[in-house]
Amino acid sequence: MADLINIKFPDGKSAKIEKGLSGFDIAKQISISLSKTAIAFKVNGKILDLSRTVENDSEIQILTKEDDEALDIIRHDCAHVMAEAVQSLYPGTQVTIGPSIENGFYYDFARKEPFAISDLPKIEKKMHEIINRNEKFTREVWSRDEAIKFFKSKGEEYKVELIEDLKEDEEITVYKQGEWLDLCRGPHMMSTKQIGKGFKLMKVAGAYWRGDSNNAMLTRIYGTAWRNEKELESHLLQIEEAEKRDHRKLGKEMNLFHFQEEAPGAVFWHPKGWKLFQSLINYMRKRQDDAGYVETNTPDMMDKSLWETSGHWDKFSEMMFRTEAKDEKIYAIKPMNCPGAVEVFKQGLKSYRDLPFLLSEFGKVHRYEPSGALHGLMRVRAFTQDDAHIFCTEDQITQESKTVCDLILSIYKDFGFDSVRIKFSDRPEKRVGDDVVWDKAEAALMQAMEATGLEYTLNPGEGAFYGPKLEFVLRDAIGRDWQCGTLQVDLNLPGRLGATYVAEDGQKKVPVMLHRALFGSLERFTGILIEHYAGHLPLWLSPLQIVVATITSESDNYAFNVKDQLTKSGLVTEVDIRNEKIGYKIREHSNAKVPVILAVGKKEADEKTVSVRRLGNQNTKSIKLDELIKSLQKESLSPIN
RNA sequence: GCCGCAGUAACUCAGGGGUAGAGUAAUUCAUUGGUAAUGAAUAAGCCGGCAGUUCGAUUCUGCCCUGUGGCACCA
Repeated sequence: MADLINIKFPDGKSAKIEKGLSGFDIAKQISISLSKTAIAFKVNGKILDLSRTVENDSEIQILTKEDDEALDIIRHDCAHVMAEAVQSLYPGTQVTIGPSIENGFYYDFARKEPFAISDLPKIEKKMHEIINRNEKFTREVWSRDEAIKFFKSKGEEYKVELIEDLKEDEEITVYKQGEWLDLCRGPHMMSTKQIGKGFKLMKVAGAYWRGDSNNAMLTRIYGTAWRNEKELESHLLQIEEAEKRDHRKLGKEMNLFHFQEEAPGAVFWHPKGWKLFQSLINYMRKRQDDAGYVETNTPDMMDKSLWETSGHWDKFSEMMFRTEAKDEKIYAIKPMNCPGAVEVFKQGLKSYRDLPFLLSEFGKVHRYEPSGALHGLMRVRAFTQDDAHIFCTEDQITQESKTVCDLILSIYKDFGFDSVRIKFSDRPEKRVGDDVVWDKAEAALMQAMEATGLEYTLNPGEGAFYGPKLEFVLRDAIGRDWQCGTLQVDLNLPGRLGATYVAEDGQKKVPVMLHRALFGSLERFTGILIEHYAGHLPLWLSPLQIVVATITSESDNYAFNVKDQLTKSGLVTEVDIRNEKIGYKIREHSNAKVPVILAVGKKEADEKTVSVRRLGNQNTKSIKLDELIKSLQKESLSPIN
């Protein structure tokens, strides 16, 4: 009689089973249908292959494709199958690593000739073949020497390096699928067949070995993989949806901005785009004024020596633009506003009674970002920050930080960003200042976080070199995350630049500086808003709010009359009296994302009405002009009114 | 910065060793129409830049610039 062990299922039920049964056996005991859909199982929280056996009392959960954790396994299996496909099609290619990632997987290969997009269909076809062969994934435990010898013989230098770097006591496992095998921790499904057809290879890209730019560049193939073809389809559709929102595309269609060769990474704002930009600044200015900030403006160019004192030259001079004039001084174009802010603070003797001192600046900064990083409005070399520096005492850090958190969340809400995550980044390895001071700063900031009651995640070692920081990540309408705001506790700069205040005891003390930006980069935030709203800006942000389009030229006078009244009421309005059909005008202004289109013809002129058509809405409504003005005026109020 | 891809009319893109083509936009004419494209005609280009190969380069090769997908970076 075999030994029995106790197993417990997630639903609380338990059972006695034979010791040494595999996950698959257990699934089969529960039901045949479960054994058919099972792809892995969890033993005491650890995910294992179904072929693994259970030897002790355990908590067991059978995973099927429906479980999110299973999706990772499907993707990882896909990566293996792709690697086999690639090696069979392109002999001599080395495999390195191939994990599952969000929405899919990738595998990095080392090959003299990088892969091209045109190679992907061929690889995909091969993958289908391998999947249809229904190869069993089998797990084997190898000795370190055996593994090294094997991969060396195959010429897999990268794998050898991986094995050599494994800890002494770590079990070395390989997974086989037919003839092909890979060094892998697992787990995997029972067979390649279970992957099904819900995958697609997406793109090729370069990637550094082990993510280090000093290492060799490998070629990476990305794929996406899902439970079935239907899920794959819907994912592809979602990508298409995101592409439609691309701010670079919409920016052109809406005539907001452009870029050109002569100014890489710098925006040419068109009148409509600039109006939107200004609306954001006006909004932020009001919010900050209300919150007790005073606005300043500091020079765009300052002598290099100031940047040496601040420490920026040392760390970032490579990324700073510089210029010189006749006097042979070297001027740096500011990459940050903080030194300027400190200089303003330093004017006049400050007392502890002046603290906290809230100094804001819409400063335009320039940074020589690496060429490969540039991306539309999202990553540019010249951008405007809604910057502010709060000079305060150490005791005020918590309160001031909390106030900033409250302000930022209230501001994001006004744009429909209700879901905001916060990342707390503490001391990095390379830093300035005593640990005692760091303890204090981190504790104060942490206390502020706790006081807000907001959710946050720890981001260890990611703080600025001068202090810990918070990063505010908002989620847009289609679920993408964008890091925007930041709050940094700076225990370094004020001292370096000689800022002081007179404390209660009459002694001069160095203030703490909180460095914060809420939108972050106005350029970037504009881009995010365009994508978030898919170009359908709310009325208060829309640079052009209304177009009055005539049905026939008979109504031109009435159209101008309507426009005048709308303009007088503070609504930004244009008239379209072109010799075109109304359908044509509607189409054009809809494409340009004009929020309100008013069609006027003989009927409207006679009745003193307009026919209203809202963007994204097929319905039209005929209403009295007065009435419309009242409702649009109300709607176009910015949240600060 | 690194790897790949791309740059052709104002825009979106096709083409390809013998100096260019479509749709949209623009202009002109006709048309005055009821909610996502009225019709016709006209004009429009140093085929990103510089070199090389060639009788001849927009096409092939190299370098550079810019964009783009990733990687790395992001005070």
